[in-house]
Amino acid sequence: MNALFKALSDPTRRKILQLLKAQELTAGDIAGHFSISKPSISHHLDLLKQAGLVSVRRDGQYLFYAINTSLLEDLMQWVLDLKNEPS
Amino acid sequence: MNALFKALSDPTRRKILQLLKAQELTAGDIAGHFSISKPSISHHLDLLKQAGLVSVRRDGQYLFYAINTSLLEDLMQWVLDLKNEPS
DNA sequence: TTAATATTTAGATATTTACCTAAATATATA
DNA sequence: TATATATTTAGGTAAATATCTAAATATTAA
Repeated sequence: MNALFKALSDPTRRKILQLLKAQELTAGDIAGHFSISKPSISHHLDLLKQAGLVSVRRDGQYLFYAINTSLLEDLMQWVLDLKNEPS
Repeated sequence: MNALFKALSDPTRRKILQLLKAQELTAGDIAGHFSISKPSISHHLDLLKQAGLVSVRRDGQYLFYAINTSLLEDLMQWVLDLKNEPS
């Protein structure tokens, strides 16, 4: 749970997730949406991956990143519990 | 939204919110649940307050902290939106 | 009004985080 | 195989964060 919250605590990483909401993207595509270096984006992607929020698959030279929403269920549950509304 | 995620990114602050879920507590009561100094807890409480996640009221020498769950609605909405399930 | 209690603010330090450039790795193509 | 493209890894720096102790503030009670 800590890795999840840490991953979501950075605005760049949250924006990456928003981008991946629509479709999977290559690391380069993702980097193209930001004004920071590719290695920095790569680092953010790694943190998202470690947190379980994204998955990766290689297709040739490209690495495609996709959002993994299953952990968001846990987050929803955490929030509901805090609101004293366990589902 | 950033202050909210930043506030939730620390395990101590998340635990404070869990404590406040049941009832409001004084700063000292809260500090009693942790092995870190009172000034550190005070700092965490300040961040939670700035994020809008807790409110404070003074009663004599005591400062009572209470959870404010209204922002958790925004968080829920953010998660639902990321899951492509806008309510 | 002096002393005690509750808590925060200030200032310093150690750790973590975000970022950069340069180098390395993996794959594709000429 | 040699070169180009896509991406990560490594190494370093600057800024942000978490923590501490000491001092300040607010309130209560003797």
